Amino acid sequence: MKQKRPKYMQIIDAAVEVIAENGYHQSQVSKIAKQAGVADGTIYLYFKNKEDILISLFKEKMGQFIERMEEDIKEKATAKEKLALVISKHFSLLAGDHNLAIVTQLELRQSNLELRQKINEILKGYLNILDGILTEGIQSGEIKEGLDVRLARQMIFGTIDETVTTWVMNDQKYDLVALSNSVLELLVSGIHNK
Amino acid sequence: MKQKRPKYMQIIDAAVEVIAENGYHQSQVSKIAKQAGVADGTIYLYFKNKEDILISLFKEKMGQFIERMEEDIKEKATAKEKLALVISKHFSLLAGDHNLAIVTQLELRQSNLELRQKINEILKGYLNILDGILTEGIQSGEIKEGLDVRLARQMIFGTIDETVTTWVMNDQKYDLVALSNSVLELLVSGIHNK
Amino acid sequence: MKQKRPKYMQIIDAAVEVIAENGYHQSQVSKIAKQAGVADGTIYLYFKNKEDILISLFKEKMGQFIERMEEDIKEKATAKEKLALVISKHFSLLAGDHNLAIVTQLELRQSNLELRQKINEILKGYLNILDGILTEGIQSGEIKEGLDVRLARQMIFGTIDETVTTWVMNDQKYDLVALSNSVLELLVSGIHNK
Amino acid sequence: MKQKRPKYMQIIDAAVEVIAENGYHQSQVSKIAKQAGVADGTIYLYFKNKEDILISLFKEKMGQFIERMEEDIKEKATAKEKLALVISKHFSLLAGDHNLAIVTQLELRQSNLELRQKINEILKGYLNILDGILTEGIQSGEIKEGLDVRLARQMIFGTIDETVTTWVMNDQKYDLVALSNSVLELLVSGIHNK
DNA sequence: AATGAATGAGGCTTCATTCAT
DNA sequence: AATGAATGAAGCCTCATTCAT
Repeated sequence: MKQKRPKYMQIIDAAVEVIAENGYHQSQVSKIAKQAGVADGTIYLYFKNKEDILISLFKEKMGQFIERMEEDIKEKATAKEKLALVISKHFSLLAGDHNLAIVTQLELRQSNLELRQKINEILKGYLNILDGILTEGIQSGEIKEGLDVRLARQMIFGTIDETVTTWVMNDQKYDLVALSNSVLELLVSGIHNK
Repeated sequence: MKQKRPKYMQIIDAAVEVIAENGYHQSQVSKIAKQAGVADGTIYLYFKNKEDILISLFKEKMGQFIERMEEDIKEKATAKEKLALVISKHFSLLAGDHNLAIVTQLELRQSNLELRQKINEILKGYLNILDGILTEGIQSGEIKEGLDVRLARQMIFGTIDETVTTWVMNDQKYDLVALSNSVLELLVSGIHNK
Repeated sequence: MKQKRPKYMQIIDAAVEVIAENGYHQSQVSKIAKQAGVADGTIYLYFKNKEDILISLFKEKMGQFIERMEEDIKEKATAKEKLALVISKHFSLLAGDHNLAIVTQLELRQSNLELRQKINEILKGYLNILDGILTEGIQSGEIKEGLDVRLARQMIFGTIDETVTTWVMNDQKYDLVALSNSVLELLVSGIHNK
Repeated sequence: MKQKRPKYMQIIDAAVEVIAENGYHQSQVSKIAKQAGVADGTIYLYFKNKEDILISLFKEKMGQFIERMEEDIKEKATAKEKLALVISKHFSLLAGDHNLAIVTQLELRQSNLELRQKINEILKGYLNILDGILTEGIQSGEIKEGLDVRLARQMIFGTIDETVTTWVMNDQKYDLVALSNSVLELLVSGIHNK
């Protein structure tokens, strides 16, 4: 189906490029259309409105990532291994696509609340994965029993997200993926000695 | 001095209220002026432009909070106690002012990059406090020696921020301050058993 | 080409009419758009901004006039005949379009310096024509040898311009074209007896 | 009376300076007040409104000039001598006060029609002087009998004005007063040879 | 006479979306 | 399916003037 509608991805890719280059508020539909090599009106044959481009962008890029993640972690045995995979995959995805990193960490956050809630909806899959890892870990005794899963999930996601955002704001000038293990250890063992 | 410029705080307070109620993009200067009980033009006797209202808002509300925090943690002995204070103060501040919580966690993030960078500048004071706590803790042996301070700071801030944001997005319907200890324990000891 | 962009001239003609009727400072873009029968935004498909309408207006109306003048005077033999043509054509143009006369003599002069300098740029073609007539006239012996061409050009232009402005300010109630010969004689022979 | 109201001239002089330096549209009342060393409100104790400052400015600076001119030309015998005096005095006035030259030739013309008509009212004294010179000259036989006095006056004034304006627009970089004689000869004898 | 804080009306321009071709 | 010309709503900011002190 996507092969039959090549312009769909063409427009999404154009949007990523245009937004990364010009910023959220300077990324008019006409600019995206031009970058995609189609007429302004053509956009509306593939997307309901401008917001729909942005949601679809996030769904295509992150949604697929999350789906694959669900599969990949099944192959890991312990919660720590699974968490390690999540972190390194997350970092790798964004370190491998600088434009996407700028768009997801900086630009898309300038959108209105409504759009951000739809983005959160997509992210729920990610958060569910984290919840699953934590719940399983508790059952297996690998993770503290009394742990507030929601809170722990917020710590994990908040830490990953903040780490990536700081990296993007520092112009991505250090190796993000190389931080995976340190982040993992922090989340697993905390900052305390012993 | 602020007593001699009552309109300054009057306008800032009006801005918090209007933005919390109407959302960032629906908070026109005229609406803020009306809420503050002044003429539109009066706004510009106290602020350079609309953006300046927002920066000043953040500076007044968070800047003062950060300054006071710097004093308060001096009275605490261990890194853990200091961190406990930061977390509970942070949660208390926003739990105590629902409108301010909405504005800082949701609405102000829709601003453009330029404004957000200025906000980050103000937040630097906060991050420096965290860095100070961590560095001292390492020296005293309370915190792991090899710890990447920047990464740990990102974990702490990211966790706190994500916790508050989730709370706001859930309509602040549970007790945020009550979570302080759990969050502290997570950060200090991580999620692992033992 | 102009037939394929009918709205361009449509908007310029509307601008002349609106400015003549309402005055420079009361000629909002929305008023011009309404008069032209287009939407406000359509203006900006054809003009960079409001100032661009005014410059284009002058360029279209006077620029074409100047170009045609360059051709027309070639057919005249003497400097006096050429000057006669310039004066009568100039008077005829403005006497034939009362609105244009108001706009060029009164309203457009209220514009800022920047715009007026751009208008002067267009007028340079006119001044060059006058310089050419004078220089040729000197070479042929028809005009005084020691003449300061720049000064003479300023006299000619200043006289024509002042004559038209006075006529417009007097509500165009006498026959401007009929004055052509008198003006010519004044410029050619001065006010002195013999 | 003016000695008893020193602030009146103080404000007018401030206006000339501010307008010459900042341009007509950037010369706010508050800027003029600041330059004059008075409060904004004080302006309105001496002038009805902003327009009144500008008219008074012109009246004080040019009005006095015209009155003195009326006296001075009485001492000259011929029309040509009188005209010579008018030209050289006019040029001298503006060459001697660069700021005033900028204000009268460039900036004040950006004002609205209403103000410009009031300025013209003041200039009527000037034009009457020219008319008087011409009429007397005709009676004495010095000037052509059939001359259209109004037209001749427009030529004289238009030429003088255009000469000064061009000089100001060229940054006053040549000697304006030195042109007096050439301008006089042009007006008296025209451009024709013999 | 002097101050200066406060007022509030007013307009250019952008850009997501439509629809006739 | 594709085009792109046309639409029109919406808001920040300036600055001449006032008036309580």
